[in-house]
Order: sequence, then C-alpha cells, then structure tokens
Amino acid sequence: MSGETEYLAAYDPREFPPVAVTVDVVALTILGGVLHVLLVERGEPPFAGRWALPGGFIRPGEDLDQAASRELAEETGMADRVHIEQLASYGAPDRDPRMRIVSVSYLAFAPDLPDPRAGSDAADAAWYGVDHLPELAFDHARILDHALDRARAKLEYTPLATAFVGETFTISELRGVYEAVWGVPLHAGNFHRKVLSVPGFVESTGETTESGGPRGGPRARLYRAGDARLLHPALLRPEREEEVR
Amino acid sequence: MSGETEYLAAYDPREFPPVAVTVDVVALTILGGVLHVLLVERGEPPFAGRWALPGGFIRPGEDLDQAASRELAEETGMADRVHIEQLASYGAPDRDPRMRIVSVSYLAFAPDLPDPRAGSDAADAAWYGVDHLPELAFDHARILDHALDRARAKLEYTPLATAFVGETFTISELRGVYEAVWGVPLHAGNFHRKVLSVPGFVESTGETTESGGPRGGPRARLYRAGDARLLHPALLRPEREEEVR
DNA sequence: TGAGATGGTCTCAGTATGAGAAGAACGAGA
DNA sequence: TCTCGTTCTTCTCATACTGAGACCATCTCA
Repeated sequence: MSGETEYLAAYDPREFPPVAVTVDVVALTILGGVLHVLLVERGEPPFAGRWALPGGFIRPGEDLDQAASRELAEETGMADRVHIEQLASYGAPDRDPRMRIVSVSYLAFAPDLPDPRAGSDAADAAWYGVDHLPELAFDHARILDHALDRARAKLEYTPLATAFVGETFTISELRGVYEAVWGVPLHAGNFHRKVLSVPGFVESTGETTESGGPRGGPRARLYRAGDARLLHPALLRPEREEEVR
Repeated sequence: MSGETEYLAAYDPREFPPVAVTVDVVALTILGGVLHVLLVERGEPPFAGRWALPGGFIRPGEDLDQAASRELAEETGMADRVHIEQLASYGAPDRDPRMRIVSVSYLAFAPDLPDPRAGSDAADAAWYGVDHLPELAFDHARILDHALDRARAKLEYTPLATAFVGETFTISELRGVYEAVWGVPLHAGNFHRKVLSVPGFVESTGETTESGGPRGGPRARLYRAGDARLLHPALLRPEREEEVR
C-alpha cells in the first residue's frame, strides 16, 4: 500500500486529464393521458442527428440545481411551476467519446408545458411518449429508465402528482396522472377514498368544474394541493411481483 | 436569447476553469447497538485537523462506483461484503475553497468492520456514533444527514438490514439493526411476525444459536438473507408526524 | 328523450397494524 | 440446585387499510 501512498502524494488534480461536469434533465409531462419526456435532436457530433436528453455543461459560479433549471428553461421557456430534483450521477470513463464527462441527472415534472423549442446546440426538440422512444444518444436510455423508476416510486409517498396538474384539479385528473405515470388503470372509487383520507394531500376549494366531463358525468369538485410533503398512508402501486426478487 | 446562443457557440469546456470530481463515502456500521459512521481526520488544508467523510478524486479510467469502493477499501481494508450505492451529488461553487469541486456521495453498509486505518491523506480514522459527531469539514454534515435519511428509508422497503449482520443471524439481531438505525425501540413480537411474513426477506437455516443470550433467554433460531430485493409489505417506521409537512 | 359515462359514496371480506399477554427456554446469582 | 429475571416465540384482540364491486345522481351526446 506504500505505492498507493506515493501515488497520492504526487497527485495534483489540476494536472489531471480534464473532467467536465454536465447536467442532463429528464423532463416529464402528461399529454393526452400519456407520459411524455422532453428530448432534443443533437445538431453536432458525437451522435449528431440522434435524440438525447436536454443538458449541458455547468458554468462557473453556478450550482448543479441552477444548471439543471437553466437547461430546462432553455428548452421549454418555463422555469416556474416546475418541480425539479436531482436523480443520480453517471461517470463511466467512456460514456462520452470526446472526454471524461460526469453527468448529474435531474428529474423535472410540469403540467401543460408549451411546445419545446430547440436550444442552441440542438437541431430540434419534442415531447416523446415514453412507450414510443427513439434510440437515444450516450447512456441516456439508462438515465431515462432510472428517472422513470424514481418518478413512479415518488408518486407513491409524495404529493408529486399535483405537480403534473394545474392550480386546481379534480380527483379524476389526479387519478389520470397516476394512471399515466404508472401505466395501469386504477379503481376510481378506491382512489377517491384514498386521496381524501391522506391528511394534507389535497384540500377542497369549494368549487366544482363548470360542466361535466367531455363524455358525460356530473360536475366534479375542485381541489388544490395541500401542505403535506409525505403521503401517509402512501398510495401503493398494484402488486409488482416481477420487481420483488 | 441570442446572447445565449453566442455564449454557447463560443463555449469550449476544455478551456473552462478546471472542475474536479471527487467521491465521498458515508460508511455505516453498528457497534454496540449504536449506528456509527466512518470519519477521517484531515491531515492537510483546507480544514486540516477537522474530521471529514473519507473520499478523494476520481482517477482516469475509473468509474464513479469503483472510485467509491476504492476509497472505502483504503480506509477499512474491506471491500468485500460491503453494500455500496450512490447517494447524491453536491456542486455548490464555493463548497471547496481550493477549486470547483463536484462531489458524488456514496452510502456503504457493512457488519463487523475492522478498525479503520488512516489513509494517505488523513491523519487518523475512526468510527463515530451518529449522535456524538464532531464538527465536519466542507458540507459533509449535510451529506451525512442526507445519507442517514436515505439509510433509514431504505430499511423500510429493502432487505438492507441484512447487510449489517453476519451470514446467519437471529431475528433479534435484525431487530437490533432497525432499532440502531431508526433510533427507536420496536415491539419484539410484532417485529418477529412481520419479518417472517414478508416473502423472501429471511429464510431459516434450521439451526439455532449455541446458547441463550448474554442475559438469559432461550436459544434463538438462525436465519440467512432471502432472495427478496423489495420488502412487501414494507416495515414502516413508527409515525413521524414532524416529517409529514 | 334515452343511452352511456362519470363523480361520489357504500358495503364487504380479506389483510395488516399496534398493544398486550403468555408459555417455554435459558443464564446468573443465591 | 433453585429461583428470578430475561429473551424467544406465538397468540389474541381491536383497529385500520385494502381491493372489488355496487349504487345513485348528474351530466353529455346522439
């Protein structure tokens, strides 16, 4: 282990092969009842013409969270009303052919996002349904998988779903979020009971929708997000045998 | 936004002020029924003489996970039998006075670790009970807080607790892990029922301990970890009102 | 106007929960 | 050796939560 010691004594990170740090954002929204992710088409090599997660290098004086918010805003124009949180970091030595790049991934959720616009280094930008994805650049498929797992799990024990809907919403709209993200239909009656029984999840506005649903049905009561940060009891997904072992 | 475009067009990460990437490891073990964390005393500025999480710069050709395992092995001599997983990344511009450093934190759990040894750049290394911590260098107190939150949460829905005990163990030993990490006493009877009712959490070896406990009691049956990756149903912590809102 | 869909509430059986109790096995000290 | 306190393990019981299904009132659309 003395070789180890000498190695470290001679170690000066400033003389190292350069390492760059990027942020990559997995931005999710719901369109037409289907979960969509924001992708950009790369305009330059490597992977020119291939779709990728929006992201870029962090800048001096900028925190990681700020970098992620900035990258997202550059593509969507919306930084407000967007929940964003750190996901994980990826640093395999060969994950980018140009140089050593460590990427910090972020997860963002938002309702009713405007059409995306291409950023400066992207040829195009678009929302893709998560079940109809193109082949992604770099290791972005893996990052996206990880992000979806996390989003699905967080829906269980946090009020995250309210970040996908508007200021006020109906229980059915909220259920639509869970069904879109989890990809399974839920029992309307039980979902209703459960949401209202969790303290602080939603609070009534006293109002109802102006009219019934597009295919009939009575007017629905409107709610807004409550002050809970954790759902207790949690809304658990239907059994997932395959994930247990 | 054209200023933005020009900015990016002129952007070459290789010309940037250098960014270094480090890994910091929160290594946890249980000693005398109390959760302990591995700390090293810094031998060099900044924060010389102050205690910190073990960690260091990533090396060329080394993945993040490898770097974390290496740093842990340098302090404990044990890399086997140690569960290690990524936690989060920290990149505030001023978190290290020397230069821009982004740190990827890791969480490690292990049973019966040997006495730590000081690494090359550390004056000393020791296990600290999590309720009797010294003041930590950098933003390591925050990283540690985050790590403890994560460890406590993972105990609920994963078989992580089995990583803190030996190859075979009694239900009481397993309960000791939960009590040490959560910091609360648990109902022995209910804990027993619960652990055995979760499919794949533990499996019987058919053996029992050689003798009763140090203060009496019958011999306990021995179990080994099962093949479950997720606990279903989960072992939930007692109510935590304060964390809900 | 009628058919079909939806919102909201109930019931019911099955399962998980916390709290307490009890019997048997064991160590330690009298 | 005997007794006491401790621990392991299994019960019981009341309460809470769960999924599945049913019900009625309300609304849209044809």
